[in-house]
Amino acid sequence: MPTSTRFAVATHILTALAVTEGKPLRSEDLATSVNTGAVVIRGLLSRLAEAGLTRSQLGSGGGALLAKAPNEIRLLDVYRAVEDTELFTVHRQPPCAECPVGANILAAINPVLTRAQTAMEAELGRTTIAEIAARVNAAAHV
Amino acid sequence: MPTSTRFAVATHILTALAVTEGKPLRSEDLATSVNTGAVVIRGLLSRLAEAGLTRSQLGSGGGALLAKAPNEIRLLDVYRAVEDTELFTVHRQPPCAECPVGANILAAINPVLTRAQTAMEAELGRTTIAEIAARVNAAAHV
DNA sequence: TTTGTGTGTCGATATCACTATTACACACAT
DNA sequence: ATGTGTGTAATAGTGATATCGACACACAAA
Repeated sequence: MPTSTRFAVATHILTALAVTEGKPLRSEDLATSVNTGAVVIRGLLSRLAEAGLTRSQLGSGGGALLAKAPNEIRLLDVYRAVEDTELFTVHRQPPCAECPVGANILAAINPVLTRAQTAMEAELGRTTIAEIAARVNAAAHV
Repeated sequence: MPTSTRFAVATHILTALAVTEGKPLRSEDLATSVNTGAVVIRGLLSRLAEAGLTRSQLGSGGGALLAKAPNEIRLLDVYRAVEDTELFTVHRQPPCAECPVGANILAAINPVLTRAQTAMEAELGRTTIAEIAARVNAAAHV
């Protein structure tokens, strides 16, 4: 049950904005760095802006900017901004309601799945874009 | 991204086998309870048998059986047996190797993703099929 | 005010993983 | 020997995602 590439790409975007410290980056520039189309970037920027993580400078010399300090953007915020499917998917078609197991299995496993997702999200909440940017800077500075 | 229902269905299968305590269940019976085709069940049973969680009784009156005690099967074992994609997918096409960010972003975020996945798996390791079966029994016993 | 630039969004196409279904050879129990 | 059930292959269908081209709108600069 994989996540989409949106989370990884969105983190890439925010990290790039953090590394270039306040200089607006065009969606086309970001697309080059990510190696994808500009439309993909714009779609993600739209979600990130809606979540209050980025803003856009229109007109010539414009581009995307961070709306918050890098150390105030947790990876969990990014995850929630761009990922919309549940981590665990259950039965596509509801199981047999007459069977003892089918009628109760979903209620029985849901608490466990919720706990597992919460544990994962808690871990994502411990890292910020600032830390990722620092790691990228250190690696690129060699 | 088409997320897989395999984990939920496999848990359903094992719970059903645990609830019926040693009586072989045919893949067709399990398919009815899950509300899917028998081939889907067989495919999952094949993976579960390979992981040492189930075994099959051939011939008339046969079917699937648990190969271990329900309290020795953790949900983590089920997850690993049937789910083969990574939890987090990164860039589909590798990012620009010339850009400072593109060249280092994957190495920078990988440790975080690994920690998040580990936290999720640790949570799945705390629950066994026996507990799920008990919860289903309690709900069905009303 | 005019011009240029970049965003934001729509629609169509391609791609991938997963599910569903049919079919059939093989193994075991009675 | 017969019937039953498993295991696997092949195929088709589905849903989410990614990719590409195009265009209206907003802002900045001259």
